[in-house]
Amino acid sequence: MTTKVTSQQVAERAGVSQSAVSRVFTPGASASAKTVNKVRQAANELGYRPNVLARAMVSGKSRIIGLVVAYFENQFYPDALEKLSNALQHRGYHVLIFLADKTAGNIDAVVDEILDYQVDGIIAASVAMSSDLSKRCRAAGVPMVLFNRSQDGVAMSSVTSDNYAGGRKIAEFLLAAGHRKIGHIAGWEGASTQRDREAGFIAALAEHGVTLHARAIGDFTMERAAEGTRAMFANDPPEAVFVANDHMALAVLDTLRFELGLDVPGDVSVVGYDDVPASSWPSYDLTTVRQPANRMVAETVEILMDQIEQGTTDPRRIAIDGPLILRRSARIPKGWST
Amino acid sequence: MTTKVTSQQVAERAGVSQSAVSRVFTPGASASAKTVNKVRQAANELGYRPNVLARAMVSGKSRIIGLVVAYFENQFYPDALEKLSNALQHRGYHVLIFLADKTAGNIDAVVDEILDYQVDGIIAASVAMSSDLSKRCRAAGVPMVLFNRSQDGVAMSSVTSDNYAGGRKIAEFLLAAGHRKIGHIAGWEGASTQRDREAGFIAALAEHGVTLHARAIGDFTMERAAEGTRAMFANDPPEAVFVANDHMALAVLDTLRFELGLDVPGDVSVVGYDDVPASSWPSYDLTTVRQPANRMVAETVEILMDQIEQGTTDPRRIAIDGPLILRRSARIPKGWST
DNA sequence: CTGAAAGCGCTAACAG
DNA sequence: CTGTTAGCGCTTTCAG
Repeated sequence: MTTKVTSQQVAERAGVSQSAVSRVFTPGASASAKTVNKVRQAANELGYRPNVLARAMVSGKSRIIGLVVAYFENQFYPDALEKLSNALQHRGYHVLIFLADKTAGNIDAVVDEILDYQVDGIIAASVAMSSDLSKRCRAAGVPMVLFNRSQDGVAMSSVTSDNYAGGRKIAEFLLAAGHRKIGHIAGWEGASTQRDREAGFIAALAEHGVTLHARAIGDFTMERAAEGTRAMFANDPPEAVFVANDHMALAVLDTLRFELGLDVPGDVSVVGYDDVPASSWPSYDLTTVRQPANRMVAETVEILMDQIEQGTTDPRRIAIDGPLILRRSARIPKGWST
Repeated sequence: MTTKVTSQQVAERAGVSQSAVSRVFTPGASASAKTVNKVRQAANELGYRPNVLARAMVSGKSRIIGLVVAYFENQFYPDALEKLSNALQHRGYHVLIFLADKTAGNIDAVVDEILDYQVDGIIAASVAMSSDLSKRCRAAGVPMVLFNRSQDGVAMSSVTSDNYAGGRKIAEFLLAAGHRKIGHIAGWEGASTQRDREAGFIAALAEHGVTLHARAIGDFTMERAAEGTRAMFANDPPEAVFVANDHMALAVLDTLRFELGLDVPGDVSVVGYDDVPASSWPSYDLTTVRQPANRMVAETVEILMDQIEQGTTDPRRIAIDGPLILRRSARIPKGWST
């Protein structure tokens, strides 16, 4: 058992002071080439690596980012986590992960736990933030950015896709295809993504004098989305359905085809939102609005780094436009390029 | 900006010593009810919470578990991560996450970074461990357990499903259904799961005098699995295929149906391994061997906790039996219950 | 450039 | 039970 090697031990072996060792391992250091060599060699021989926790204590920077995430069954999130973690790792940060329930509730406790670890920043993905919480983080001096959620009336940075514009695109697409009896399967109504997508969708329909033919709530789960589909198609079914996200849309597609025996897009057009990997699988081939995860991640990380490293404090709200991806779950209007 | 509150500040407000405050917040403490009350109140008023990092420094216990995971596009892993994180959170530990490439390579660097955070333990999911690495962790006194991988010739704990037995089950099932021309689409051949599943599969076939009719390598990716499928069915196609995991099997199913125009299970039976959520979606309805994720997680956490808290040091290798889940992607032998 | 010294916030003996 | 005293391993003035 070699146990942990300290900078003191390296110092002794290299014949220098402990602070010399520290300098060699501190980025903005000043040490003569000779010292650097001696120290590096001794460190290698001993297998020394600086203790990040000790460094964090004195420097006040832990290089840990707390990530709160819920709704992991929706592939969009594992995907985002992977990208976020990579981007952060690339900048020398690491991710301490906290899984939360989709419904607020325990978020407060979770954020407290995160704060206990002296994280340098927090990314909250797919969870709602109370203004109280945002205040607490601000008080603790820990920047926080919301990923794929935004919050009205709270001075907090957020990065989302342009959900309102996305909703509009879908409405215009469905309208152009000639659909008039249009249904919507909503997600969890507490989510800003749900509200914005639906608002844009409804607004664009209204501009063409069309109102929603039917509506059901799927709460962002496959089960509830399937139930909603059954209810919606029990009588006077719509010719087209906008499902608030792909995860639910996959279940809607399956319910329509295998349970109700309908043809998609022959009998009904289905459009989702997110463009998760499964949406492009041949069995689904789902028309959807892509959330540009890479750019969302890049923006999120940049905002966070700005706040951590430059001390920027003004909240930024970014909404990135995402393209409509034309596939075969929805009738394609004449003249639209595939 | 209220900034961080220290135990010293709480002590002053409560009119006690700083160590009294520490005791109140330390589980195995000894403090009079009066002190506890005074301290708790002062702490609440100030919004004090112990600094986990400082505690870690002196106690030597960070209550952080490093989790290395690769291959996140396979739903089995996000799922496992969620369960692992919850189980650990439940025991007062938190997860620092590191994403790695499936192919070893950078694992070494990753483990070093993890060790820098003075983690109390490491869980390595779906990655191969060099014996050198295992040695390094042992030297650092950090227990490690392999999740869904095992490693020959290395004294390291591991938790997997019983992949050999699973492979056998699939062979017997296919044989009982009357198939004789049987193909296999392998995953990445460096993975123990691949080797064990295939070994069990081949062994059971052999007992019935059957040898593999065809074999392709899918490397655990959908793309390569699709390529392998095309090649395998180009001429003299098999009547049944065992795909080394569900993630690839989904792609195989899509390729068979939508590209090659074959009927499953009419023309060919397909069986996977894992039982990821998508396997039960009506579009796939994939027959597969379930990996009992909950039990695997429970065992993993228990082994780790034993090593951390009791100092247990002997490596344990657990292989948990998983059931064959009968669905409709494979012909069901007469007399088998659904 | 380099060593000595002073902590970061907290726990753990150690006397009372 | 409670306060005092040492540090955990490291970064950072501060004199040389």
